[in-house]
Amino acid sequence: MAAVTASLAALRPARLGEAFYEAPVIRLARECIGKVLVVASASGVVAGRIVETEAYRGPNDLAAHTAGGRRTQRTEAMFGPAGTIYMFRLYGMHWAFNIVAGPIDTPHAILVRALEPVLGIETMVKRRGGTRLRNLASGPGKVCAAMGLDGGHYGQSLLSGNVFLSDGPPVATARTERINIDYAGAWADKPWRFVERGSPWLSRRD
DNA sequence: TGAATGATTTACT
DNA sequence: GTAAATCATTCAA
Repeated sequence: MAAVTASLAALRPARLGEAFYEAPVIRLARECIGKVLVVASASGVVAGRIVETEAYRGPNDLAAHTAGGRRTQRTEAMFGPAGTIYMFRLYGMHWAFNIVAGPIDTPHAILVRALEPVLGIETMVKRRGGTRLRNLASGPGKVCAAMGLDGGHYGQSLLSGNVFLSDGPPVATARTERINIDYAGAWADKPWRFVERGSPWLSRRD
């Protein structure tokens, strides 16, 4: 762990604070594009620029796990304060990483769907079992596998601890409909997916 | 108590 | 392009 601390000191990352996460969820989803997600663990520090996000705005949004205000053991973290981490399992085999937005008891969250690798790329490749860089973190399940994020991070805060966002230069963004939420009917038409314009690191090409 | 189902990835044709 | 892997959560009964 001493090595991890040394790496973090060398990186000198500026952790984004409470104010950043207090923006409304749709705006926050856009502002997360270009920010750097940093994860420190016993196996080192890894970091990646966020290039793709989706906003989920329960309880009205039928695509959200908190649709209808559904509050269960699984969704509890989404009701926490802005900056809380919400992890959930996809298809019984992958993890997804989400940033909780909105005040306490407002179940909004942002799904991080793709990253541009920045730091600790060797570690990420090893965790992914080897793959082309383009496929390293180009999807929500791949992001978690590469960054070492799993259920152990559920409910943690980005305001303290080993997972946080760091600022980055502004980038040009674009917005599209969200992916794979056909079950949500009309809500699937909402343009609540944000990407860095022209990025080669997305889960889908433009 | 049981059946249906994903905010996906990968391999294969 | 299609299909399999794989399981906690959810809801109905």
